[in-house]
Amino acid sequence: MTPHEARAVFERLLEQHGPQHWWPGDTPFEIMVGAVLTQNTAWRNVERAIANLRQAGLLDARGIAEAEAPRLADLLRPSGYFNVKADRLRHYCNWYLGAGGFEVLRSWPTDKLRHALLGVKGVGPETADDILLYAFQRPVFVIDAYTRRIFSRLGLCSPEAGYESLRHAFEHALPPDVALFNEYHALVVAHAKDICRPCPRCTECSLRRRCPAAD
DNA sequence: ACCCAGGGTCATA
DNA sequence: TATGACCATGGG
Repeated sequence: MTPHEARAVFERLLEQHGPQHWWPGDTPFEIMVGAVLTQNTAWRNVERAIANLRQAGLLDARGIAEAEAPRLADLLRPSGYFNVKADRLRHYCNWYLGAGGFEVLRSWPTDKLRHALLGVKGVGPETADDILLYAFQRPVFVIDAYTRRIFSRLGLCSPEAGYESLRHAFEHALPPDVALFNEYHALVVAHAKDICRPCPRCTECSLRRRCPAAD
């Protein structure tokens, strides 16, 4: 992917969808919670779970870390995978508090912070990069299934491209600009939801993607 | 009834 | 390293 291609797609997306004003969330901590809860989940349902946490007075690291597991899971119910996510949020908050909270973590270099985030159970590459970009304001380009879908259909990457290789492709093609990376990922999501829909499942071969014979 | 949604972990080969 | 099973609610 050339710098020109990366920039041209961004301009097209911005023109088509307009600024997205991400991340939806009031504080860095709320953004982190949202990043975990939105794993494989519609944002609408995440909002309900966050509203539950707020109403229960548990929208802070100590509250979540100290909450009883069944109670926390029940508050998270609308976001799906509620037992798993209760566990993940608790792990995350224990790490967050143990590290010294936002004021301490904010001073860490990006590499160290990313490595530490990936060490938290339940935080994979995309969640870590959401947190780095949107909560810590680091110039890390977030990749997701939508990025791969859109850019492979444009012929700008392989449909099988791995997370890190795609991330590096964008980070080498674009300047390390937090505002740019913020808007870019948000526009990718907007475009995927609106226009770039998933391939229908092939009824002949039952692949979860368009099979080669379909084209 | 089915697929999809702003993924990640774990067991298995 | 690379698949597959699993997690689970809500909307189209």
